Amino acid sequence: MTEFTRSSEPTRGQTRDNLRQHNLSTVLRMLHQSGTVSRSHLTSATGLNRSTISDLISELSQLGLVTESEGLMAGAVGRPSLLVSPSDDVVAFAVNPEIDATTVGLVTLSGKILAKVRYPTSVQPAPQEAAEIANKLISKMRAGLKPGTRIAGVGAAVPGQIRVADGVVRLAPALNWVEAPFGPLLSQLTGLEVHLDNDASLGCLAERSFGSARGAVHVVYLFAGSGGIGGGVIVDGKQLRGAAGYAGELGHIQVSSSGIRDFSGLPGTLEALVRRDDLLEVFMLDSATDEELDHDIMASVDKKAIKVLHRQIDDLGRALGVLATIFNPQVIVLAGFLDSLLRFDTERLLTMLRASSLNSAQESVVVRSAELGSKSLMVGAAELAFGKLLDHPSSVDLYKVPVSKVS
Amino acid sequence: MTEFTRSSEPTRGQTRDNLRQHNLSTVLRMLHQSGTVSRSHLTSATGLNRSTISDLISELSQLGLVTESEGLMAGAVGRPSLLVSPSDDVVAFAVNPEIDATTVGLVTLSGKILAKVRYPTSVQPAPQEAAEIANKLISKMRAGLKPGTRIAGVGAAVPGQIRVADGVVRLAPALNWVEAPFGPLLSQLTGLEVHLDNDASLGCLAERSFGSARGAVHVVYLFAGSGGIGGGVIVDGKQLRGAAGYAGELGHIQVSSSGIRDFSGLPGTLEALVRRDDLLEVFMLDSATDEELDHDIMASVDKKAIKVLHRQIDDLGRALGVLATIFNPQVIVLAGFLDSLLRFDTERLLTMLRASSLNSAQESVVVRSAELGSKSLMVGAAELAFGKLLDHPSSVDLYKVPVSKVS
DNA sequence: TGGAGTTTGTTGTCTAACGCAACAATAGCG
DNA sequence: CGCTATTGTTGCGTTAGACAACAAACTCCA
Repeated sequence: MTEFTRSSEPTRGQTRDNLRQHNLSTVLRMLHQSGTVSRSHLTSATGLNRSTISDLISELSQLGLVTESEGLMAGAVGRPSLLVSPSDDVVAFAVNPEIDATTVGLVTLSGKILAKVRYPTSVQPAPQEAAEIANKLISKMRAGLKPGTRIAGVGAAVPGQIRVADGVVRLAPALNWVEAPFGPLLSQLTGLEVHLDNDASLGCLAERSFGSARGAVHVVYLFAGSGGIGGGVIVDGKQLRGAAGYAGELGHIQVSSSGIRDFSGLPGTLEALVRRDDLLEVFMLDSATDEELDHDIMASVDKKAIKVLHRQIDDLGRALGVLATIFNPQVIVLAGFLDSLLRFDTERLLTMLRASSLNSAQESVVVRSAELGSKSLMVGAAELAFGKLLDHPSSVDLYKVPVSKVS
Repeated sequence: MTEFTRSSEPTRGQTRDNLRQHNLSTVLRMLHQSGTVSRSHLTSATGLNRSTISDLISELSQLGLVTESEGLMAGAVGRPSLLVSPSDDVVAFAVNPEIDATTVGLVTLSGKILAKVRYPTSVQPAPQEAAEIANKLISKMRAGLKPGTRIAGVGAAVPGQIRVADGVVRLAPALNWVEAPFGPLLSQLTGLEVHLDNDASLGCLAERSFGSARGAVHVVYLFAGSGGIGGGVIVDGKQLRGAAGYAGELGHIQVSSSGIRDFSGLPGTLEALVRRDDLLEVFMLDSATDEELDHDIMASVDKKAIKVLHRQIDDLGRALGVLATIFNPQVIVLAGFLDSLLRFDTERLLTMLRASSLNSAQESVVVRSAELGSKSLMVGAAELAFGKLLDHPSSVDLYKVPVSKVS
């Protein structure tokens, strides 16, 4: 009988170092997600002693990850608590190769997007090209960073199936990439650590940390764009990744016996039935931005259009029902034009959801629009890059921008 | 905007007490799952220091949870390592109310089933009746326990949707229970702590700990009996529970546009399409044990029977494809007559699975028969009862069987 | 405006828990 | 029987979090 290899560190014992790392990580994560927080709030939220929090923060401060300020809190009784903020001098790069452009962003530890550049390409870029474009954009941004700024790494959101362990893109139909070692390529060019993940998974992460699923620990996320439908799931606060990191491909679940195939060749899947192209066709558009399409959907009066919309809403509702039954999430977040479908006829979608899921699983679930929009991928990818730092604040060496030689 | 309540303890800081508990728990879990293990193996598996392991074991030993023996290890060089075993004097009761009987088992911390009694009922028992039957059986077994034996509690495997938090059975179609507080009822009668969960979830837990998915951290489990199809999922080594504990109802996922409804009224679901009754009908059986049905399936030659089998295998394969895509598990375990379907035509099932899932998600997955059979529910329910003890070995007070007054 | 009450930051001390190193115990091997 | 290898034991050192006492800084109220 095969022995199963256990992912990551399974049932290891914990040492005191781990304890310290865990607490540093907990504090840093809170700051990362909430922005500025008072020390007293940290003590009550973590359950740790005041003096311990003090110690942890002074260590994080020495590491240059947080800064303290004597903030002006509202008039509460007692000595005012010091405010702690994540440092703005710690940044990560976010990369998003797409069918018609490659985008690079610069994001701070506090979640601010300092810069975002979109580099259009006439055709789908090959992996090597995309890496070179990304590196060029990153280099430019690096040149503009002030000395002393530290770089946590690069996170890339790729529309396809990613082997997370080594950053290989197994299959990205929209980009026409197969077995492309995009992570290693980009890492070699930039000299930075590069992490890859599926774009929708990262969108999910972003919505959980900073968007409409903020603070939730059981999240199902669906994103639809021109490249099909992607998904992300948060279980117990952590990303669902599965054995090799391919889990959460929610666009490819079969919801019908229909023979229509999706971009990956599977029949009757959500992605095969709820297609952006069908909507474009019915609105007689050649191409459209998400905003334009959303406008047309919300303004639909044409019977034919409404029929298509209703069919898509029904199929989407069935899929949501399945997902609600499987995951029993607190919130389902819809992004891309799926959000337009939700807002076009919320009642219809919810009715369908209720009809295709168990009563108990559906009673607590909330269906919501994504909040972050186009920021989502940048934030999510940066989240990926920050991951290691957030997990092990004191044992990560960040690249530090040197003082420039020419002044 | 609603704030989401975070399940259990979310991002709390860890104290030294937690550290100790974690390490005690890690060691005890290893012993619980592997039976007898040498001390040297524990040190290498946990990564902790020899002296620390020594300390941990002496504490567990003082708590009466483990025993040490100078075992006879094979002729290895060096001083032979002491063997550590989970105590046989720590037990839990397992309860399983079913449509035609209520079963109670007595299980040791080491996973041995000391006793198992099935109490048949002519009709579906009401919650109160079932609790009384279970209590009666438990009382008898308690009377036979030798003084000093400690009881971790009661775990119950119920075929339905359970609100884990308070032990209420929300809906159990097979038993015709609705909103039945079975947990509290049984707890009051026995005076012991009672934990409830869905039967299939517990079967999954059992297979992971002691069966064909032993050691795996990403598991999908499907169980089919006369009451329909249930499922369980292990994600990252932990049970998938979702926001309220209803997650993992894999029998109720829609895989077809068919209008046939399942026991919960949902159309086109796995449970609606892969029905035990259809098989009984085709084999012209009124009722049958799993073994009899299995025998008939494996010996099928009748064209009509084979057609039904093929259809069911195809539907099952499609569902497995969806689940493989969603969870990217290491192993899928099939129990009940689903296992018969697997063995009847493995190739057909795997072909269907491959056709309905993404390449990358399917490449590492293994489909296996369940190993534990009828033991599975007893072991799984006991696992549930032991959970608290395994998580916090030193801070759980067990009920201790007193010295009997009459000798 | 100043004292009471309240909350928070700081500091020194205590303690629990793990690592380490030295030594003893026990096996195989020649 | 001595050599080597591995393991259990023991005492000591270190570290990180808890605790308590005190100082600091604010609100509130007279």
